[in-house]
Amino acid sequence: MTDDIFAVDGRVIGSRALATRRKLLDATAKLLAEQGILDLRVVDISREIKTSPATFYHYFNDVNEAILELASEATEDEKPLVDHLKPGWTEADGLRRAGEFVEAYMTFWDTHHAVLRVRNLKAEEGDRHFRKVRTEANLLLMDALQDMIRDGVAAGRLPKTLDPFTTAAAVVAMCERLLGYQPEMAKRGSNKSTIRDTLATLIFGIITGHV
Amino acid sequence: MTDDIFAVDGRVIGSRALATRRKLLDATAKLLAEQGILDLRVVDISREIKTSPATFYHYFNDVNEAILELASEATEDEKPLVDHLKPGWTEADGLRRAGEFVEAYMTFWDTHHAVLRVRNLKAEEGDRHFRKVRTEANLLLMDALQDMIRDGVAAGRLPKTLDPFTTAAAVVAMCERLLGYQPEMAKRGSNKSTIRDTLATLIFGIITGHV
DNA sequence: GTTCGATTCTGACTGGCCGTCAGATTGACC
DNA sequence: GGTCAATCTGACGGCCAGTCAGAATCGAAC
Repeated sequence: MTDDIFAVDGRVIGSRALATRRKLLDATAKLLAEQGILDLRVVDISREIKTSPATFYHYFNDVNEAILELASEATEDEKPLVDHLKPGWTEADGLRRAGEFVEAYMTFWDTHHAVLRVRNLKAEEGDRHFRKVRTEANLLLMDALQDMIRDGVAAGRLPKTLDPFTTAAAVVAMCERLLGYQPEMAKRGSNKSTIRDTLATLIFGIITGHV
Repeated sequence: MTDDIFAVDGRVIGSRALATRRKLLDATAKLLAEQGILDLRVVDISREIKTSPATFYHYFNDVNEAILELASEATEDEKPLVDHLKPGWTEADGLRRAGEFVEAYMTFWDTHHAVLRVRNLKAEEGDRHFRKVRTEANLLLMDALQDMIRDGVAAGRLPKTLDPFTTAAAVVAMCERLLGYQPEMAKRGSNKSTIRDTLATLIFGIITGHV
């Protein structure tokens, strides 16, 4: 296995080029967050780091390729979240643990939401590469959640009609999408800590069957 | 209140123009579903109905405006869904009712998912108009859900730490996003009816507090 | 410190889409 | 079949995507 990074012509690149590539990725992330995917132009990304569009195309075939890379990086940041999802949540400590998970998830989301939005859009529009990245990221959490849910079903705390895999997906779905509503919910009195506590209560209930 | 429809120059349009506008909207929806927002070109929309781009710009200032209109139309189709969300779900019939709601929601989603995806993206990227349309659509369901949840909290079936508004939002979030995962979940054995049943069980539990 | 090959970067170009406008076409009504 | 308002479009300037040949830079070797 190699960690080498390649230019579009297939060559391994050196440290100067690596720095340029990194700056391009950072600029892409920055402009994506500021302007959104629909107004993201390669010219702007290049200008942002005072280079020419040709340089961008030296490292990426198109903007999607750069965003795909950013999405992979986001997946790395998502990995530590599974530490919060080990079986054994009890009625006594489960709610606190759920809260810790949600807190961590919210931080992750805040850091990467602009990229994750595009990842999800492209995945849902059928792009193979973005689907792969998203599925891999989601399975990280879903596998852990599934185990916990299976425990709950086996112990009779959860109804047998709950499919563990689908339920795990529903939990991830709820986290992802609810955070997307945040800005609008704020206008109606639902602040960050309300969202955190409610999400935690729901996840605790869904996973353990306790209320 | 007027239902008149205007061209971009502000004039009310007649029946011929109305038909052209309708064809443009339909072509926009079709291409959006086929190619996704990022590859959607006004030239293609015009070609689709064998007219020129100038005609498109006669009715819409840009593609967003057409999609915004499609999103409003989707909201109309969402209204009947609230009929499924009247308080009074019992332990005996609640699961069936939840299933009927989910079934109806899935049909709605199937019809409009391409437009809803873009609506959500633009809303999350901060576009004022798309936010408005999305908030209005979501509040339809959320107001109804909120009432049911409040009942559950008041009756002591649901924990007091559950904020009714946020919980309602979480339910909508779960529905929306989970359906977006459908194609990928299918590969892992979670078919449409599994998704429906699991979602119904979850919603029934969250709303009524019954298991 | 000079040379030279490899690496990295970019100016300049083609082609395509956006959005506009002046004017052509259409059709409803007389 | 003439008139006029409503509707449609050809053609254009401007901007961005993506390419390529070659310029600039680096660093290893002497």
